[in-house]
Amino acid sequence: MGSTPRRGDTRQRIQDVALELFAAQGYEKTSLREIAEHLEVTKAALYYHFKTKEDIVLSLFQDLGRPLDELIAWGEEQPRTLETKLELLRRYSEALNSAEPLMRFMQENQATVRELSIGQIFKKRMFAMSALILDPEAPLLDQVRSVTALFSLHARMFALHTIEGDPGDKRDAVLKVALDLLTQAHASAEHGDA
Amino acid sequence: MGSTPRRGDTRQRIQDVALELFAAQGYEKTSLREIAEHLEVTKAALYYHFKTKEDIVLSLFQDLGRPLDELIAWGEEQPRTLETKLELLRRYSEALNSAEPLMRFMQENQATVRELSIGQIFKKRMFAMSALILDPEAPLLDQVRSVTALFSLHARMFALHTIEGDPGDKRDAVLKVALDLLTQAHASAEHGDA
Amino acid sequence: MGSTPRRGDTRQRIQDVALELFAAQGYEKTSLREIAEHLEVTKAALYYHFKTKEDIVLSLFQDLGRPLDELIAWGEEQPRTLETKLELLRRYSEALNSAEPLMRFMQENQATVRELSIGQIFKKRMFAMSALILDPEAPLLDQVRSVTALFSLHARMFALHTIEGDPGDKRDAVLKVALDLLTQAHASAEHGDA
Amino acid sequence: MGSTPRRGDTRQRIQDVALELFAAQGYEKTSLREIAEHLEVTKAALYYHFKTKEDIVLSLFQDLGRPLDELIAWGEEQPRTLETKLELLRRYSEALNSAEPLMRFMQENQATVRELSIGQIFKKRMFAMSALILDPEAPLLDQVRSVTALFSLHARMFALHTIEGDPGDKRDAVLKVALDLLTQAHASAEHGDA
DNA sequence: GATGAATGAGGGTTCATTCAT
DNA sequence: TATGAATGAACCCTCATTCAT
Repeated sequence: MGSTPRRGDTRQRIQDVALELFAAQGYEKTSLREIAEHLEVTKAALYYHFKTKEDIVLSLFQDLGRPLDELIAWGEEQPRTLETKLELLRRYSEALNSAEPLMRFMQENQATVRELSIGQIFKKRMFAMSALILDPEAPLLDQVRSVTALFSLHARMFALHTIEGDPGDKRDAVLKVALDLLTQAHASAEHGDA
Repeated sequence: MGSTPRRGDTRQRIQDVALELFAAQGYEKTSLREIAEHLEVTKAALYYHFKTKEDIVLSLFQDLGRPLDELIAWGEEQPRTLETKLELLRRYSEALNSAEPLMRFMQENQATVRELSIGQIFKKRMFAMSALILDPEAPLLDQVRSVTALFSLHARMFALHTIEGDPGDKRDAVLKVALDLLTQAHASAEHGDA
Repeated sequence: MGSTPRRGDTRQRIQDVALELFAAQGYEKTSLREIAEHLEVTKAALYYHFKTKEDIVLSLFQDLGRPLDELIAWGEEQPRTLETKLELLRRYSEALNSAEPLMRFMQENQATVRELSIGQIFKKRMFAMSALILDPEAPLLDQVRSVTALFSLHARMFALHTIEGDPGDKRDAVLKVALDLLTQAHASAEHGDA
Repeated sequence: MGSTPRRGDTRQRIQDVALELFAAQGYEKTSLREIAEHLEVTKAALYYHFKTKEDIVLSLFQDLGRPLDELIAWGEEQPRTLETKLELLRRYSEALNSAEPLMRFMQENQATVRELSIGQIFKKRMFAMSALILDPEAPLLDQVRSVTALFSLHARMFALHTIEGDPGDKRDAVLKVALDLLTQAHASAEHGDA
């Protein structure tokens, strides 16, 4: 107990350290050697738990990204009303809380991730999310508003250091801005004014 | 002419190919060998023109990023009015047109770039831009609106594939959304309603 | 057995080959590729056993130089009499026998070694040896005699090819010359004649 | 004049800088780029004056080593008396004064120099010097004394930092030790005592 | 469940050298 | 007298991966 070697949880520990390092230094810059050293294990040990380096990322994505998948699944069963969309944003913001390190990693390593197998999966997920928010019939401006609403939620991960304030408050503010944007998109669409 | 060896423009050609490949595959995944092969020169030739791989990125940043620096310089001499800020957004959107490949590269390789010498420079630039748009006295919500306005302009580089439509139109729409956000930020601040 | 892959002794074998090549061709001229080829392993294998090229030298120095360190340690515990000093020379000469390839390497690559981390260590060791032999209060001439005594032992590695004769005999002769020098240094110092 | 580009003496300046750097860092560690930069010329300029890097060393050796060659030539015409040999040592010590940087370079880069074309030349010169000092018929011990006398003069370049004192005084002391050694070698030889 | 030892491929970088101008 | 531009070879080193134990 304490700092003695835990057994059985090595896989989990690898994921933790890997995500931490991937997020901090990037995927390419983080070598398996480094991960192994942080864990005080051998590189070869990693290969007992994961087939490849890419496999680690994949596992992270599957484990930590589940909430988002569930959110999408939920969204697809709801009626396409404004209220649903607003709720989607609320839940998305919520989901980002726990998935933030993963999402930050995906954001900051887009170029790399794109070449990995998860690249496609991630892209599909984002398309699915967009599709739930978006009305392809709506005026372009409103579509842009919707997409902006969605992605402004991501902004909190890299663009909000500029502003002082309690992180929780900032999160709430970002969400409010996003909700407003979406509401605007809907309102103007309904009244037909571009 | 044509594919015969041009003289004198090698440095430029290196920059072009490098940016293209960096943007397409990421910085780490792009080897100097690859760049050299695209140019039909030796790796060593690259080193005649640039001290290191990182130096290539730096040069790109300095050469292609100048319009943004000039914009910031301009902004710092203007009065801090709403109109100035709106004009900043307009010009920023304009500047992004030519700097887009570079900016896309910076966005998609954040984790890598952060470790490079330009990391700091880029960060400073973004802070400077933010500072021009932001009123640190304003309510949090309005500050968030302002930052979102700024960064939503970036969104066009990665988040707008979801939407169909003419790229020029989309750009205009994004700009309009950004201008609206900034105007809202200002309006509510003035009337004191958070 | 024979030329079949031995296991467990690779580290040792690397050291052997490395010292051999370093001594024969110099440190800089000896590439890791060359060492690896002599051992019929990959360059990368070397890096499993040693962190850097420099590290190989360091290990050689630590492993093979130990007798000299022990000699110094011994010397530092003895009374500073002439007899101690003479015994030091005798033991030093003895120690040089096994450490000769290493010492030759150090001698012949001084310029290089000086830039390496062992440079300092080596220098310190030589200073320590000198300090044991030397009496800083003695007349300059006697100090020079003492230092010459010490370093003349080294001369056998590079200056004695000129003379014909059995290596063992030459070694003994060199030692006798050194002992004489030191005795002179002491004698004249005691009688006060410079 | 002053620090403006001198013309005509570039060859000389290359030699100066090269020797300085070779002596300070070693032959292999000193690149032509570095030499060129110190001179504020291009690498290619060096090739106008010298055919290869090795050629620079060769020229240094020929230009700065002449006094030693002349000394040997002088020695070969003298009778093989003790007095001649003592005078040889005196003149050798003198000659070392101006040739010291070169000699230090040769000493500290033996491993490298041995592979260069001057390696042979240098070796021959040392053999020639030895031959003038040595009596191959003498007892081994006396031969060793003679060689030690000669090489102890070199010791001042690397082994005398240990001792405090005015460099000139140390030089004189070293010479005296060498002369003593040679005289001893002769005396004992004459009296037949080994 | 993990290690020790090794590999093959490739990385960025530096070097001495060349040659047209 | 020199330079600008380039080359080919080699360098040290790191990586993800494998496999027998």
